Amino acid sequence: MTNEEKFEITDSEWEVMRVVWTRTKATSKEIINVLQDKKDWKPATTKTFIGRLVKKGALNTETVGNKFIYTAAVTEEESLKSLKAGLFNHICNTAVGKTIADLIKEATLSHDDIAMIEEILKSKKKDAVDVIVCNCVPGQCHCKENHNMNCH
Amino acid sequence: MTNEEKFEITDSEWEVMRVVWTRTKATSKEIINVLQDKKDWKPATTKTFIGRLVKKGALNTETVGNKFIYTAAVTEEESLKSLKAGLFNHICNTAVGKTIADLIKEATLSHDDIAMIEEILKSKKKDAVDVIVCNCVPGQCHCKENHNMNCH
DNA sequence: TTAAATCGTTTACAGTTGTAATCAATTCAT
DNA sequence: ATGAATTGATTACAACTGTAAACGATTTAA
Repeated sequence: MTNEEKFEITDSEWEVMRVVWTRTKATSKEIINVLQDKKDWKPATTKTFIGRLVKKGALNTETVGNKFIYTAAVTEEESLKSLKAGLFNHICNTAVGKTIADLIKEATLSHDDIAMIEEILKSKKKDAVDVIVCNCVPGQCHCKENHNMNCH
Repeated sequence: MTNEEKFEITDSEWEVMRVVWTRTKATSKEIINVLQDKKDWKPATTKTFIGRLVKKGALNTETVGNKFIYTAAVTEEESLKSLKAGLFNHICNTAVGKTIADLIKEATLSHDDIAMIEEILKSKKKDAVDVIVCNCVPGQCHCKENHNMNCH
């Protein structure tokens, strides 16, 4: 039924998911080993996060003997979407462009990256708008401040 | 001095900060009014967040009579930095370009936005690198998978 | 001047998150 | 076959978050 249960993945849980996404299939021992190195977590700590991810449906389990093989029930792309939303939920629609620009300014990019982004930008011109409509409530951004209906 | 006390601002606290950033100065009543509309918060709820922000040093207070006028002790730009980091902390360095591209794909942008981003991109070419070095631990991205030292 | 309203502070409380020890069942090694 | 190791499950617990009522001081209105 593909029921769209929405669950959030916490920062720590992301660490676990990244291991599973990378390997496609992983045992708890593999996950524990990676994160023992990276995060200095005791095995029990990693086990807790694995357990929580299984409970919330982010990881599937295949039983093999007495142990499990874990696979991801959500894709990385899908999960990234929430992360990205987290960023833009806090700013005015009209500030999205500038925020992306800032992101680029602060990023280390390869020539290929830049070429790719330029490509995307070019294709974006087709559906670009003239004025972006502010989505904020009055009092939380300057757009709705007084009689001036234009943003910034 | 200027001791760089680092504190995190939660989602709910952001709602309060946005009001203060917008008005520069705000009374609790103003903040409460805005958020009563937007978030359906009881005045007591907003008061809690104001109190926590003052305690953690994100808001300054000026006493005027028996009440306070609140001003921001951190800029929006500064706070945005944490938000942005939150996004990129979860992905491989080598995937930053693609993630920015995805952000652009999904965003609604104006012609001006696109022009601005193009400008930034152009200036980025100067310090663009040929290959981005992966910063992940082995097991959390494909870069470090086997003998192949190149990413993706 | 006294009752009502307002404002900041204190207290409350459940749910989430980070961190981990312990336990019970099973499997592996001797 | 029996002791050791491993694995998933249960329990623990403090800090952080979201949500809010209650309280005490003070100011304003009647």
